[in-house]
Amino acid sequence: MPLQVYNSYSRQKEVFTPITEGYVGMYVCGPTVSGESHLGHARPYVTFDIVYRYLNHLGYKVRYVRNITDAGHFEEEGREAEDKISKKAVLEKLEPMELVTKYTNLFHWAMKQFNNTEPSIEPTATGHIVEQIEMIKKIVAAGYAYESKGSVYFDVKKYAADFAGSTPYGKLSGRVMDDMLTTTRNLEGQDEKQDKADFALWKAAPPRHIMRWASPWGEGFPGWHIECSAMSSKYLGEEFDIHGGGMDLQFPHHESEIAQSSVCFHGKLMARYWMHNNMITINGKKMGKSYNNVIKLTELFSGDHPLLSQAYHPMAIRFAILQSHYRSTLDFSNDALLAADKAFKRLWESYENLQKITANGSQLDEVLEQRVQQLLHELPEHMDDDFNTAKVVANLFELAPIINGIKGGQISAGALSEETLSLMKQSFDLWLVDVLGMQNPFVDADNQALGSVVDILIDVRRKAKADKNYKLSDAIRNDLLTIGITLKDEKDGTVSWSMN
RNA sequence: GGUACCGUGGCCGAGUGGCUAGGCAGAGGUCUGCAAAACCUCGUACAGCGGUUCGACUCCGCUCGGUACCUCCA
Repeated sequence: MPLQVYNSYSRQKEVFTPITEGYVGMYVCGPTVSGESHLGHARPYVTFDIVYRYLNHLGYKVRYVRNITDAGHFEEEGREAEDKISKKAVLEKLEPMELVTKYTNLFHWAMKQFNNTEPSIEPTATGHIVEQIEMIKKIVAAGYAYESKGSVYFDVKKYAADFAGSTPYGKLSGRVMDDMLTTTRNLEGQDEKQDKADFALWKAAPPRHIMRWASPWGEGFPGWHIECSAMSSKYLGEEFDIHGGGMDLQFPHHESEIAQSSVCFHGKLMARYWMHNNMITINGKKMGKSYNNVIKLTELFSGDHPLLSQAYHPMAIRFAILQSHYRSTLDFSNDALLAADKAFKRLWESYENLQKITANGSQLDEVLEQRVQQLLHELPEHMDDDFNTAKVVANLFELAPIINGIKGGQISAGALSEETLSLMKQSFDLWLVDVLGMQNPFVDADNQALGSVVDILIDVRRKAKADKNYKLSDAIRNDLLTIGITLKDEKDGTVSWSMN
């Protein structure tokens, strides 16, 4: 079965066929670096990291472009027009670029924690002002934008009428033009626009605005949507394969991107497949500043938040994301996080156990053998079905008791053939590590001295146990546990340990 | 108000017209000096009411409830 992708544009699953055989161009809307990333940001970047990894696995040469929005956008139709980055820069007494750099670095750090692969290109909005101005000039020249008091607006009505046959306005987000005109809320500060559905391509900078660039229309800064159209076309071409982002960007952001690009590139639809990840909720509510339920990533990793009972490893969060399908909402709570943390550690331990066990097929259990083979062969099918990581994870979990059973002696080492065990090892490496991008959630005991000390303690405890001095042996075990080191008495009499 | 989507066992969460999702928690058991871990067994869930069907959690309609977008937002 070939890879099937749910395309928001057609509202159905479609077989994935790249424009150029063997190559894939993918653009994902990146973060606005005006503040710290939160749990909500984890979802799209993990989701599209999986897409990127899987496409690579399928043998495609993928160019993955993810932008950094550092130019600061207006609350376009907002009450008090204000630039998030400028305002914050004043508050924090930082240069805008200083602030943007700070949060960009923090974002990169968080992505690394999640083990997300770096994009092929990570263009910034401030680095592409020229491209954006050029694109706006093109749109103006084509007659689909007009200048008003130093700002430039996109003429949605005219576009909608002229491009209805190729890239109709509202198709992506399922909106009807007429409805929009009547249902859009009537907000202030729209007198510059000819129509309230119009959106800004370029905004004149008010006198005190810090970030500003010269343009044919005076000093100002780019509008909200133009950077993605400009940068995606620069690096991926007028038409590319996949455009990704959060569902909340579908309208108006992506709809506007389509309109801008379509005007510039003669009615071509900028991307073939539009993928949208669903939102993360906290106790049933979307995470957002207005809900006051934002959990920053630094707070998650440290556990320093009223909703959290402990620190969570980035892998626990990544795992929780992968246990659901990317197009479903994912409800987070401390309990859900706790469950994911525990579940993933168990799965990872069985992955480690898998490295240690052997099989020789001497007492072949045909049923078990076939069961394992089936579970392994289903893995690519699940991924081909619109990246169903939840099913991949479920299959891996079904293999865990088999692995642990062999290690623990409940299942004979001869029950599986060498070939099947070998395939299982390869599969875990491939799916769990390479495709799902999971990493060791335990603290690496790469400190030689620490390892030696624990070994000494284990030896002391072993002697105490031999003397039936359980008071001492239990004290060693319990005291180590309080500092995060867990001892495990293995079936074969050895003792293993792990550290949180 | 307009437009979508969703409502699955204590919690999270897949999915399908008839065949065990999975995880966490919980119960019992095996092992163990004890514990932990591991392994085995266990819940027969699919908002409500109608309809279609031999058969629906899965299709249709209605009702109730929830969420998202329409405004910066991952």
